[in-house]
Amino acid sequence: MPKVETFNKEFVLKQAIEVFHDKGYNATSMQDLVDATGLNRSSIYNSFDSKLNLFMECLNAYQAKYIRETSKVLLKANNPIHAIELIFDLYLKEIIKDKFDRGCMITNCKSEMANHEGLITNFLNMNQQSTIALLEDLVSKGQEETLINNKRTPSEYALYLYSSLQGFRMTGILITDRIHLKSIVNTVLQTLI
Amino acid sequence: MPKVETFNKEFVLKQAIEVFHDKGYNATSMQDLVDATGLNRSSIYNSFDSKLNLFMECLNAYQAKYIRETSKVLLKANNPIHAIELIFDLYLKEIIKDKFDRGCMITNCKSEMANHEGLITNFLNMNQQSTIALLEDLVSKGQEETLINNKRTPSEYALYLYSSLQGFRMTGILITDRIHLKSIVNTVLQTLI
DNA sequence: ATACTTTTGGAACGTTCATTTCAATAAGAT
DNA sequence: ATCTTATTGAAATGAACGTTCCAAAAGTAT
Repeated sequence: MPKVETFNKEFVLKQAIEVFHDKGYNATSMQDLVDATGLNRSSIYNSFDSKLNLFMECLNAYQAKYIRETSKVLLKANNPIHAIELIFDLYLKEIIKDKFDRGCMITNCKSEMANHEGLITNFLNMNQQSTIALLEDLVSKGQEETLINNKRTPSEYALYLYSSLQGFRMTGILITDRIHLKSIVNTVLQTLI
Repeated sequence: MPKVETFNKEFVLKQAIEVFHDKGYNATSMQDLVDATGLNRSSIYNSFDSKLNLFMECLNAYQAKYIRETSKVLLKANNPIHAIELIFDLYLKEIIKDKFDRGCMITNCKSEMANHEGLITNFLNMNQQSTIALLEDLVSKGQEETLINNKRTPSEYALYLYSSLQGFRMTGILITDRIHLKSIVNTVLQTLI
């Protein structure tokens, strides 16, 4: 059998995500990726075909990381409304943790490429759909337990929360102190109670 | 006296805004701007010094347009809460009108450049500050007239509305039908009432 | 007309872009 | 040891990038 892939794909993607997250797609050069991953130019093309395809793999890995962290967080929740709060808190922590104020890589990608790359648009639509579905499920359960009011349908509240999450991520680019961010979360949640 | 500037600066900026709004800063090439404005390369550099400076002028013109439209809209408002609704409606109309689903040029710029270009960061901070100030003023008046509840301070509600506006603009990139968008607006406003 | 100054057109600057090529090296399998 | 396939290094590809340069054209004043 031939020589086997030697580099750690997980690590390479992690490094590539760092630079894509920081600079976005267009401002990131192949040289940046060579430097960040430690891989040779040829190896990148061997393993990922193109810059766009590498970016897609980064997006998927980035999304997968959040899905994992969200699942973890949901297990800790006492009830549906608490679960929603913990999801916002997860993003709040990310905002505070991020020394470079890069915002959400997926939101940034949406703003940069949603209307120019079909593959990206598909990814973003799927991501949107699954996020809203998760939120709708939580709202639905919250209403059943009378923790969330019935002023709007689960579908309406889910869309509202999805929109609020994106706004939260955008706001967190320039406003990064816990007090203000937590105030936004509390006001969003106040709507449901 | 010498030959005077012949081209219509307002028109040139309008054309440049179209392409910057569509593609963002990095994906827009000087050639794109030459094509869009009809100006010669040299003339662009004569009049605007650099791509970044032209972009800054576009941002300012784009912002000025919204300030004008917002002022116009505020005159039509019956009361502060109605004013806030009309501001959201203004963006709602923009979303529906935009055939290319480009989102907000300023929000997109924030996502693309906030942490990389000092001049841009300054602009974005000023824009944020004035937007929040306007909203805070409206909330304050709304609470005085008992149209808006007192669960939170004007400052907190202003930040919440600012964050919601950004989320609304982001959501409007992939969701562009009036029903869903209006539902988001109504849910945001429900918080204040 | 002549002088003065800006705007043009268009080529050219040197750099960087994403991608390809290819020979050399490396390592698991037979 | 030999075969097979992957990784590597480094150079080369041609196109596109933002920016500069300069001679020619154009418009306002005297």
